[in-house]
Parts: sequence; structure tokens; C-alpha cells
Amino acid sequence: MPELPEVETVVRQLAPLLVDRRIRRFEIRDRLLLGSVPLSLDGTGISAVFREGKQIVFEIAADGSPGRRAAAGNPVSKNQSVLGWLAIHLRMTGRLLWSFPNDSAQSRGKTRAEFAFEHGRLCFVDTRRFGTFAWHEERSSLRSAGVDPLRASFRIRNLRELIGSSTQEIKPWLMRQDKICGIGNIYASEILAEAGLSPFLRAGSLDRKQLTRLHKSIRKVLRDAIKHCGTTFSDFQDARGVKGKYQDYLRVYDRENMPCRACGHGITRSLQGGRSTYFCEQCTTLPPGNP
DNA sequence: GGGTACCTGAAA
DNA sequence: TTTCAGGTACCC
Repeated sequence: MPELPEVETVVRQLAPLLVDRRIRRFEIRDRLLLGSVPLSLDGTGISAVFREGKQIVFEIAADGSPGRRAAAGNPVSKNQSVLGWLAIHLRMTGRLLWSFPNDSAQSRGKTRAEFAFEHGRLCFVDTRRFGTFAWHEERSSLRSAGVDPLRASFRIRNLRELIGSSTQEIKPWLMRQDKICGIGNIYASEILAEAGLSPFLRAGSLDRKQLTRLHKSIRKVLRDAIKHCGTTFSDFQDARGVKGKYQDYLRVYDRENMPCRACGHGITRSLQGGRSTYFCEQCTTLPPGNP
């Protein structure tokens, strides 16, 4: 499910529900997750919820007493009570679903971990069981290697420096989390379609104009997707079980043989690194010798 | 770098 | 029955 926009959607919904709340009970039910959190979280508090790359992070504080709300812009992480950070990665099919005590029972599949609060519960559901929980004692160990493309400080020249003289094709390059974090298979195709660039171009071959278009498209596509609460195919749901809306706006992804929204030409599906790539042959110039 | 593996279920 | 799926870790 989740690339940057879907993770951001979940974080924005969970933060007001969870920050400064006490975890009554935290329970892991899937053996694949056992041992990932080396201490009991029962009775601890959540002092912040944020996104780091594609991870959802709960800052866990020792003092979970309610009403100890930190002043805005003054995170609890400044004081001594922070125990650590729980980083949740949803991988392909993970979901974090919130329900209030009086919500009617929803069908949500098998719950693999659950946080119980006074005012509701948060269930981690993950069909394919690829999702991970990781415990960090240092804030710095959370940081993903790649730069967050929505940070104001991410400029065209940063993109140019990251790409360098890479001979990798630009579409798989965009999905490299050690360079830019947050872009996955859907948005890599969408970003290139928005920029009018062939997914088969060598990353290091992009000229100044193409880099400018790429940089602009990365930010535009991710921001627009967040505005529409992400993309849903089969699995993604936000924290309240609602699907994203961005699939209605996709230019190319999952649209093989359907008409390009710009020129009407049929969308092509191809494979790169074993993963589907979608693009319009007419709106992009293929490098020589490519399909 | 690319291929394969992890795991489950839906669809072809 | 086979193929495919939004991610990433690990192997040459």
C-alpha cells in the first residue's frame, strides 16, 4: 500500500488521536513481529507521531498520564521522559486502523498487533505480513538515508548531486530509498509521466531542463496525492478505514491500454527490475534502443 | 546493479 | 494453475 502520500495521510489522522494519550495495553499477536519491541509499552504515553520516510513513528514517553500535553511546538522529546521511538513500516499491505469504543464492528481482517487506549483502539492489520515494527533508543537512528523530497530544503541542485553520473534507469533510481525516501512504484511512474520523461532514460543523462521538470514533478505529484489522501487499489485505507482518492487522478499507473489523459494514445506497461512501469510512448521520448 | 525471497490472497 | 501486488533485505 504505502508510499509517502499514504503514510503521510495516516500520520496526519493518527497524530490528533494519539498524541498525549496513554497506552493502556499494547499486544503483539503475530510471531513475525515478536521481539521487535523489547519492552512493555503498557502505561506509557505517546508524545509525538510523525513520518520518517515511509515509516510511521510513535515517540514513546515514560509518563503516560493524561493532561500532560506539551505546548505546541514544544515536543516532549525535549524532556527526559522519552523512552524511545517505535517505527512502524507498513510495507505492502499494512494498515493502522482506529476505532472508537462505540464503533460498530468492522471487518478488518486479522489483527497482528493492537494498541488499546481509554478512548479507542488502534489495530495493525497486514495481509502479507511484510510490515515491521522497530524500536529505536536514539532519535538519530530513525533517520532514513535518503532525503525527504517534501522538505523545503530539497532543491534542484540536491537532486542533481544525488543523481550524479548514475547510469541506472531513472524510474528504478527514483525508488531508491537511500537517495530520496518515499517514492515507490506508483509514484515513480506518475512523477515521470507528469515530467514527460521516459522511465528508461539513464538518470545521469538528464539535462538541466529535464532535472528541473523532474524536481517540480516529484513535489507536485506527492503533494497532490496527499491532498487526495493517497491512492487505493485493493488494500490502502486510512486510519478510519476510508480509501484514498488519488487513484481517480492517476495518469498512467495501472492504466495499461487505457487512453493517455493528455494525448489519447494507449498507455504502455513494461517491466523494470521485475516491476511494472507505466508510461505513454507518445508523451515521452524513449532513449535509443528501448521498447 | 539485477534476481530472488519473504507472505498471502485476488484475479486471470 | 499461474501471475500479480503499493517494499525492501540479501545474494552474487
